[in-house]
Amino acid sequence: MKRTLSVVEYSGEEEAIAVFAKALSHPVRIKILKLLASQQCCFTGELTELIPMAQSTISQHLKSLLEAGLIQGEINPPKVRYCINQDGWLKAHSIFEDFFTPDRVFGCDCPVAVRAPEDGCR
Amino acid sequence: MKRTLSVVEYSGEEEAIAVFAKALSHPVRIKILKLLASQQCCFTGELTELIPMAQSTISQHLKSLLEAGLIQGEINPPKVRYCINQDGWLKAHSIFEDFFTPDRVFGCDCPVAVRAPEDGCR
DNA sequence: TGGATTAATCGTATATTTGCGATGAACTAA
DNA sequence: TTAGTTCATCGCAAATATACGATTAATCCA
Repeated sequence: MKRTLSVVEYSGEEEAIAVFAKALSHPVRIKILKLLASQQCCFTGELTELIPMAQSTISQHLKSLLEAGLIQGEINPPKVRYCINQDGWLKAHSIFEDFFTPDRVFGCDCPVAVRAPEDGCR
Repeated sequence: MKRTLSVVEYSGEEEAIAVFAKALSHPVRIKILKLLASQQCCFTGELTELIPMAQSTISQHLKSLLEAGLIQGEINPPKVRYCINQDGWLKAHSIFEDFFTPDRVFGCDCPVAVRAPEDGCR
C-alpha cells in the first residue's frame, strides 16, 4: 500500500489503545476472551469444541490475543492451557477507561441539522 | 476469503464490542477522537492541518468513526463540523466497562511455567 | 454566471486480516 | 521405537483495510 510520506506521529497511548482495540476487533476473539474470563481458572483447546472453526484458525486468534498481552498460555504437554493475562487485562481496562473519560466533558451537542458556526463553537 | 462453513454464532454484545473496537483499532482514529473530545464543542476539517495525511484519507477515517456511531457530523457549507456522538460514546464506554468487569473475577494465575493440570484447574 | 472552498467519493495500489487444510513439532503412552 | 494427541506454523486464497491523487458535489461569494 502507498504509505504515508510525512510520517504521522502517535503518542504511546494512542498506539496502545489501537493495539488493544485491534485485538478486540473480531467477535470470535471477544468470545474467546469471555470464555476464558468465565472459566474457574484456565482453559485449553476445548475452544475448538466450543467454537466451530478450524483448529488452525482458533490458534491464530489465540496468537493475536497472546501478542496483545490479553491472555497467556501454559504449556502442559500435549496440551496448552490459556487464561486471561491479568496484567494485560487490567492495563487494557484502565487505558480504555481513561480514554472514555476525557479530561473535560465535551460540551458539544451539535444537532444534526445545520447550526451557525458561531454558536459557541469555533 | 474462504469463509467459515459452519456459521459461528455471536451474541449482540460480542458483535457490538468488535465493531467499536474495530473503529478504535487505528491510531489516527484515536487521535481524531481525542482531538474532538478535547474541543470546546465541535471541530472541522482543520484535522487535515493537524494530521499530516491526505484529505481523502482523513475523510475515510471520519467515515468509519461515523459509521461506528462514535462521532457525528454537522453540515455547515462549505464546511462540515464533526463532534463526538455522545450516545455512541457512552454506549461504547459502558460496553467496554462491562466487558472488562466480568461477572466473576477470574481466579486463574497460571504461571508461565508448567504446572500439573490438576492444581485446581480443569 | 463563474470562480473559490470544502469535503466526499472514485479508482487504484498495496498491506493486512481472515480462514482453511496440510504439515510439522513436541510430547506421551504403549 | 512407534503410534497417538495436541497445537503451532506454513502456504494459499479471498476479503478488508489503508493510503493516495484525481474528480465530483455542494455551497458561497463576487
